[in-house]
Formats: sequence, structure tokens, C-alpha cells
Amino acid sequence: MKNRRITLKDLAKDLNLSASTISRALDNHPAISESTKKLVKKKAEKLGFIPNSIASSFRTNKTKSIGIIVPRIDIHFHSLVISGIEDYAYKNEYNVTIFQSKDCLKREKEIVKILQNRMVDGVIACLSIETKKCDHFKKFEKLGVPLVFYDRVPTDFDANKIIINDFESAFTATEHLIASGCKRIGHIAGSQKTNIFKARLEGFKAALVKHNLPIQEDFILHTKNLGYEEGVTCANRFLELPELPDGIFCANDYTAVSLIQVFRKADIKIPQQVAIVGFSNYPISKIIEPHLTTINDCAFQMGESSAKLLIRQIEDKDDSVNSETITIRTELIVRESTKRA
Amino acid sequence: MKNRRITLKDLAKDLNLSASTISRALDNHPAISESTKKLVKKKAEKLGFIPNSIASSFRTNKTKSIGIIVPRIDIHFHSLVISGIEDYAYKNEYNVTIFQSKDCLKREKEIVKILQNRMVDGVIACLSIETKKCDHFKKFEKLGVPLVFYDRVPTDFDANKIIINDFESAFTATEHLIASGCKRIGHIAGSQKTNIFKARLEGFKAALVKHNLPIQEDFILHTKNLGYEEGVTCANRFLELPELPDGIFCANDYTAVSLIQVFRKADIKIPQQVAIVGFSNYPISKIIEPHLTTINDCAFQMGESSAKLLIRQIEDKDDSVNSETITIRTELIVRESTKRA
DNA sequence: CTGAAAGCGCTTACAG
DNA sequence: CTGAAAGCGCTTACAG
Repeated sequence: MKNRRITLKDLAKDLNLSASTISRALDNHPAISESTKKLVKKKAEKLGFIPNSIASSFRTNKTKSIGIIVPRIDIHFHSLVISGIEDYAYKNEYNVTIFQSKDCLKREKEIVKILQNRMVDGVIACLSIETKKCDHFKKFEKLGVPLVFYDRVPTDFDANKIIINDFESAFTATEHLIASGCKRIGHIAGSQKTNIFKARLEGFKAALVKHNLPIQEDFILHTKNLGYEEGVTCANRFLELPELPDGIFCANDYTAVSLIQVFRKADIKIPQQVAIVGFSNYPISKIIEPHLTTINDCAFQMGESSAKLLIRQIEDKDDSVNSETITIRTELIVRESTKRA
Repeated sequence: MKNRRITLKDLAKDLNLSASTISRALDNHPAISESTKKLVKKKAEKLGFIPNSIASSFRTNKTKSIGIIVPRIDIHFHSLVISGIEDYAYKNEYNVTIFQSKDCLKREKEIVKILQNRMVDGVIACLSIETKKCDHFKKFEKLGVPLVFYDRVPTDFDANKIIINDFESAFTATEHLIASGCKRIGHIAGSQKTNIFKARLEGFKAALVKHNLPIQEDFILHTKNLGYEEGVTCANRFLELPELPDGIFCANDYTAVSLIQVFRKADIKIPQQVAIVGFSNYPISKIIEPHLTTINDCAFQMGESSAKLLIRQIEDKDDSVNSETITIRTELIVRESTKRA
């Protein structure tokens, strides 16, 4: 049942040519005559020749493979990024090998070690939540393996990074609330150990300052991981305040959805009494009622940009000395949850 | 900056041993003395030796790599399956290379061709929606590359398949509506060109028949891809009927969510007037209000099972002649959308 | 318990 | 325009 695979040598013998010529003909080498190329390709097709990519990788030291390290594949943001990476990689004839760190530093280190065995030409990574120091990634540079980080990127380490403008996005979201007439604006913040959530809180505050609005500390609620349940807790804490905020900017969509649901049950009108803005543009933001105004975090595009930068560095030897930071501009998507007019 | 990589030969020279011995020592070959093993491993560690996995793959004809073909990575179901595959593969020291067919037959064929170049030891695939004939997959068998399908599996082709019990799941869901007191039960069906949706419709009908309830054709609405928007259309069609169903089983969660939202706006009480069951246990099912009763489709487990079966067939030569179908048993998750008591 | 040797299937610098 | 030859870094059957 299982056939022996056809090799270059088989083709060579069949055609009375050398393996070198076959190899060059299939690779469209300019030195080979058109007629020979045609002949070789026809024969290859007929015999069902499939080049052994492992042999080729071994010989050339190129695998045309990208390694990806994500916290979890089943988080929508990451699956979108991966999709963007795969898309760009596929067009450029690279393939994509995925590892999940499960947000566990130990596992991240294991994966980094695995990826050093020449399996991939370059690596794209989003740091695990536990990762503070990135020394384990430094080996890649020594090995000449380009590396690009996205979203959760190292701070102690000069590297290629693809990020979004979190500060400005938060600033824009908050200004949008102000423009909608909100004067007492609250925030649900993510872990301040994570840069992106820190930037979102700072952008929020900066917008208030710019417009001479007070920063009320009891309007700023902190969470550990911005989960749906934490959002419910925050909503209840807002309800216990002497006076509700009239606008709330949430550092992600899940907590925004919790707010909407808890507030609606408490007969609070959204957006009339409280306008709400989320962050990420998760699918649920256009299903929840009222539909949620949010920041599109351009996850797919982050993936594309990561792959583009990485592949450029893989193929462009001179380039790989520099490290580059690319900031992707998000956009505010205005929906019912802030349409007060 | 870029160091030359250490090879077996370097280690051998350094230790005055042969490359054969180094190779065996690192591989814990029983013939090598413990003292030599210790010596070699220590030296390897010290020099930072990283085995060249491509050279090893080339030599042994094993890549320890699994190829996955999914329609899209960013569909939650598939990202969960991939997560399950990666999890099992990682534990067994396999890695996972992903391709998206984008539900396009042409691209699926391209990917299948790419995967035949020895890059992977086995393949897991979910067919593109356009795929009717699976001839392009037959090459894998000839090449001795094990192949497992999940979810959308071929019918014209004797293959390894991981599926869920769609018929029974639909039957259970429908019986649950009946047990909740529903007597006029409707269904939102997926494309009847796809087996799983056909099975769900049949399971639905079978439950009605068993309990001597009428099958009302105008209570069975057909959709193309069970999208959220189509769900809204279906909801409105239900509302135009002379009498509403008192229970509706939807072939997925998105359409169920649409029903809930449109019905609530029309002041129809859920579950008192209409009880609703979905299918898939998407994250939104426990966020939408009322929370949605649904079938957990065990996507992660499908991934695990696919990987398990595939790896067994990769490593167990005798086994690979048979093809196996594994049916994963789903479970009904009862939530507010059907709690009428 | 260890070593010498062959070879996996390509690619490419060199030669003509 | 084509070929002969070397070699990428491992693994393993064979020999001792």
C-alpha cells in the first residue's frame, strides 16, 4: 500500500540527467534551458514527485516555518492574531507552528527551548502573564533567529514589538464619553502590573485632565483579570456609590457587558443615565443590547504586521540587527451604548 | 553576534569520543555506561548544545509534527479543537502546524499538497464547506501519512473520524423541551447539505415522533449558515405565524441568541412563553439573559481525541490500516432559557 | 560498552 | 547549459 517516495535521483535516472540539473530545473534556475525545464517538470508531475522539504531544509538551513507562542489559542484575541499571522505567512509560503504557554512561565521556557532546535526560522510571541524577565528569549538573538513580540511585550529587553496605542485609545474612548455629555466618568481597570492596562488607565486620566474634569478615585475600580464575574462585582460596587458615574470606560468588553446587564436589571437606562465604552470589539459587543461602543483592537492586523516584520527580518539579513516597534492605530466604534442624543 | 552552532561532532572532539557515542548518550541508549552519559550530558549543557532537529528528522523520517487544516482559526469551535490538539500533542512531544482553508476547496487542495512534502507525520482536518469529494486526501494513505477528520468529515471516504452524536444530542435537547412542558416545538436548522445539521434536524423530529407530538413544517425554519442575522430573520418569521411555538431548538447558539433578543423586544417571556435551547455552549450562552440552555459540543475534547488517535496511528504501524470513528458524547447544559417551573 | 562508516535527499560552488 | 562531488548533522546496523 505504502509506496516508496520518488526522489530527485529517480527523476535523474529516468531522464538521463544529473540530480543537479533536476534540482535546478524544478527551481527555475536561469541557467537551465527552457526545454529541459519543461521536460523535467512534466516528468516530475507524471511520477508524482514531491520534494522532500525536510532534506531541503536540512541542506539550506531554512525551514520556511514560523513559531508562535501564545498564552492560549482559544482566547478570541489570540486566535485572531494567529489568523492574521497564518494569512500573511501562507501568502509568503511560510507555515506556522503554534505553542500555548497557558500563561505559565515554566511552560514558556520549555517552548522557547524547543524552538531553538532549528525547527523554525523565526518566532512570534506574546508573553505569558507570569513573565517578568525575558532572559530566556535572549538565546534567539545569539542563534540569529528573529523574534517579534506582540501585545504583551517585554520591557527589560530591546526587541521587535507590535503593539496598539493603548494610551491614545483610552484617551479617545474617554473623550468620546465627554463629547457625549458625560461629566462624572468612571473606569474599570485591568491589572496595573500589565503595561497595556496601565496605559489605558493613564489615557483615561489624561483625557479627564485635559477637559478639566475631576478624577474621582472611587470611580476607578481595579480588577485582576477583567473577567465577566469581576465586571459584575464592579457593577455592584458602582451601584453602592452615593451617586453613579454618568459614563464608564472599561478596559475590556467583558466587564462592559457585565455593567450593561447589571445596570439594566437595576433599571438604569443605558446610555441615558450611564454611557458605557468597552475595549477590544469582541463579537459580543455587537450582540449585547444596547450594542457596545468599543475600541477595535485590530487583532488580525497585529498578526499580519507581526508576520510581515518577522519575515522581512528572516529574509533581510542586514535588517536583523535593529529592533523595531510598530504601533497599530486602533479605532473607536460608536454603537448604542453611548448614543445619548 | 551570531554564534556558530555546536554539533555532535564538536562535542565528540571535545570529549575524545565518537559522534555515535555522543548521540547514543544523549538519547539514553542502554548500551552506554552511566558515567559516559553523565559526562556527555554535562558537556552538552556546558557548551549549550542544541540538537538539530531538522537533521534528526531528515535522518529518521520522523518530524514529530502534526499538520492541522481548519476552515478558520478564529472560529471559537475550531480554536478550542486546536487547543485540545496542541495540549495532547505537547504532552507527547509533538508540535502542531496550522493551516486555514478559509472554507475554500482550492486552498484546501493547495494545503493538502504542501503537507505531502514530509513536513508532518500526520494530519488532522476539518473539511471546508465547499468540499464534496475528498479525493485530494487519498494521497496521504498512499504515502503512509495517518489522517484524522473531525466535525465535518468525509462521507465518500473510509477514514478516521472524530464526531459528536448530533442525532442523539438533538434528540436529548428536544426531549428536554418536551419534559419542560412544551407541546408545539420549532427548530432552526442549518444547511441540510452538511451532515451534522441534517442529523440535528432528524434527531429533533425523532423526539417529536417518540412523544406523539406533531411535526409542523412551518415551525422548522431553514438557514444557510446559522448566522446571527439569519437568526433575527427566523425570529421575525416565527412572530408572523398565527401562533408561536412554545419551545424552539436551535441548531446553534447564535440563532438561539437572536431569538432571545428579538422575542424579548416583542415582550415575549422566555422561558414562560417560549423555551429555547441552543447548540454548542458558546461563551455567549452564559452571558445572554436569560442564560441559554444548550448542548456542550466538547470541542476541546474533540481536539484531544483527534490528536490521541492520530498519534497512536503514527506510532503504531500495525494500527494504521484500520479506520476508526470515535463519537464523543455531548451533554445538555440546562440554564434559565428553559427553566419554566 | 564504544567506534567507523554509510547514508538520509537535497543544494550549490566549482569546473567545463 | 549541464555534471560530478561534497556536505549539511544526525542515526544506526554492523563490528569488535
